[in-house]
Order: sequence, then C-alpha cells, then structure tokens
Amino acid sequence: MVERGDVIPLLAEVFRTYGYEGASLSRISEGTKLGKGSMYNFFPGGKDEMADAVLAEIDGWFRDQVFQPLRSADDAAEGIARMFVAVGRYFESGRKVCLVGVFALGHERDRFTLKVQGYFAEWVAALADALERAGRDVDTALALAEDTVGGIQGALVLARAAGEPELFMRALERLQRRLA
Amino acid sequence: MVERGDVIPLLAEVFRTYGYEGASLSRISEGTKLGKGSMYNFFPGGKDEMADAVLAEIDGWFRDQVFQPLRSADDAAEGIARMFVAVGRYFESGRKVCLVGVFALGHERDRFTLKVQGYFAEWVAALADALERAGRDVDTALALAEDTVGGIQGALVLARAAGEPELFMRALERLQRRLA
DNA sequence: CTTTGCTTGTACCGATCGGTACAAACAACT
DNA sequence: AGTTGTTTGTACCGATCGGTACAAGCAAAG
Repeated sequence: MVERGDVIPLLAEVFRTYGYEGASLSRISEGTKLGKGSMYNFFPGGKDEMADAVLAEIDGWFRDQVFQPLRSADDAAEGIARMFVAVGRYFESGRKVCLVGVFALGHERDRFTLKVQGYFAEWVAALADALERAGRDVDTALALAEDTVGGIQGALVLARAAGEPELFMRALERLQRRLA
Repeated sequence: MVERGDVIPLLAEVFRTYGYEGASLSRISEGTKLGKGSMYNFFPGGKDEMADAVLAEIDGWFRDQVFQPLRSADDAAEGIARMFVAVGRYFESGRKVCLVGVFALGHERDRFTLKVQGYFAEWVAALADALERAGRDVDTALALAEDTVGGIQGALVLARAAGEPELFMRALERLQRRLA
C-alpha cells in the first residue's frame, strides 16, 4: 500500500525533468506508477497541490540538512562543510538539476513566487550568517554567499548542458576552497 | 510587410518565457502577432525549426559580440571587459533570462543537445583563451572561465528568483573584479 | 462470510495541443 | 485593369491536455 508521502519524491523527479507545465498527468502517472484516481485522491487540488507538496518537501529537506546546520553549528566552518557535502549528495554529484532553479527560470516562477523567492533567500541568508560567524564582515559575507549559491546553480546549468556531472563537482570544490 | 528575420527576436522572447514545450502555437501567435499561416510559411518545419532559428540567431550574436572579441582582441583584458558589457546589455541588466540556460535545465536539452552544449563550451573556451593570453596558466584559466560563465548563469537564476535584477549586476561586477 | 469505507482504474468531459488545407486577400508587374 | 504568385486568416484534423465521475476492487472490522 502506498502513502501520500511515498509519491512526493517520484513527483519531484517528474517536475524536475519536465517543469510544471510539461509535467502532464500522463507523465506523472508514468513516473509515479499511479493512476489519476490515486493522484487526485492524494492531491485533490490537482497539479497545483502536487507541486506545492513537492516544494514543501524540498524546503523541509534543505531546512534540516543545510540551513539549520549553517545557522546553529558550534563551528561555523563545520556547518559550511556540511552544506557542501549535503549539496553534492542532493544533486547526485551533478547528475540531477535543481527543481527550484528550473521553476525560477521558467514561467513557473510567477505561480510559485513566494516559495521560489524564499528558498534562495533563506539559503543565501543562512550561508551569510555562517560566514559572518566565521569572521567575515557583513558585506563580504553577503557577497560571498550570493556568489556561492549562484555558483552552485550556475554549475548545475553548465554540467547539465555539457552532460558532464564532474564539472559540477569540480565547481563545488573550488567554491568551497574560496570560503575557507 | 514582415520578414522572417523580424520574427525571430519575438519568437526568442516566447521560448525564453515559456520554454520549448510551453511555447504553444497560440502563445507564439500572441507574441509575434502573426497567425499560424504566416508562421508555417516562414518555418515549414514547425516549432522545431522555429527553435532552431532562434538558437542559431543567439549563437551568431554571441559569436560576434562575445566569443570573437575574446579570442582576437589585441588586448585580452579589453576583450574580457567587452564581454561583461555585452552580457549586461544582452540580459537587460538581469531582467531577462538566458534561453539556452532554460533549455539546458529542462527537457529541451535532449532535443537540442548539440546547440546547448556548443554554446556553453564555446563561451568557456573563448574566455579561457583570453585569460591565458592575459597571463594565466592553462589550468587556472579554464577554472576561472568555468567559474565566470557558471557564475553568470547562476546569478540570472538568483536574480529572477528574487525578482531583483540588481542582484545580477552586482554579481557581474564581482565576477569581473575577480578576473582583473 | 458480510458489511463498510477507502483505493484505484477507466471512461468521459470540454478545451487546447501541433499541424494541414485552402480560399480570400494582397502586392507586384504588365 | 488584369494577371500572377505569395502572404495570411480560418476552419478543421486526430491526439492529448487537466479534471471529474463513478463503479469495480479491496482490506479491515464485525
């Protein structure tokens, strides 16, 4: 028996691959191995509610695995190191792309403005906070945080474009070295 | 009277906004103010040929305005400076997003693999070439080039997500300073 | 074994998809 | 004005879209 929570990662994969509009119900059915009946049972609000659930799950994951460690690690440098590990694993070493990034670039941004805004804003803020605790002054901490989060997103674009996941991991290492 | 070349920028805008699959013929008609008849007269191959034409136009623009100056400017540093000016203007100071980046992240990548690959590969190679001529050794030139092109793409993502174009221009300035 | 209440596949809805066909409208040239 | 060849809007095609309705299937409770 399948639970609502079990489908969300499969759903995320479909949205990540095709975007919101491209994620047709037939592709969703194929990706989740569930019929329309089940999907509309779990998500009566249709695609909108499915995407909301996916975004909420992503938000929760990053809050637990990335933002919170960045903000509350005893050693700020350790929190930052944990971020890079978590990010490398989350994007499967460059083989997977960022769903929120996809939404941000596309038409989807207008439909999910707040969640897309919040995701990146919180990430940058949490990283800047850690950098400040690690001794940087406010301005450079913010600039470095924007460079790093932006660099991660850009590296995902380049890696996916080239079909070379290693490009992403190389970029991650350089970004980490810059923060040390 | 409208020429084929006149519609391509309008077409580009539609694809940039909605992606390939999201660019329905009705949205294309709305964006170009042309009926289906005219579109299929200019582009008998349908959406595929339209997207090809748009990608070719973008490729040509970057070749002229960015890649070629990077490769053949007498002063390598000047070629790099011209790149940042051209890029800032092309993306309208962060208000427009990169169509090739959109395609790279999405399902579109598989349909336009070569063009998407080529665009970023050529950009990185041209910039690395300029950096080498400016005195960097091969490895750091390539790393810096990847960081810079990736940084630009990532900054576009962040700026669009936040709805703050200035974020893009700030990132551009920092990237330029790093290369000096 | 029967009943109850959720889960699920299937059929169907109007709307829209990408693409084709073609006749009316039009400009260019004699 | 009359002829020719292209440009353009519109009607139409089968397929698929997101969403709804609902009956068959099913497990747990009695």
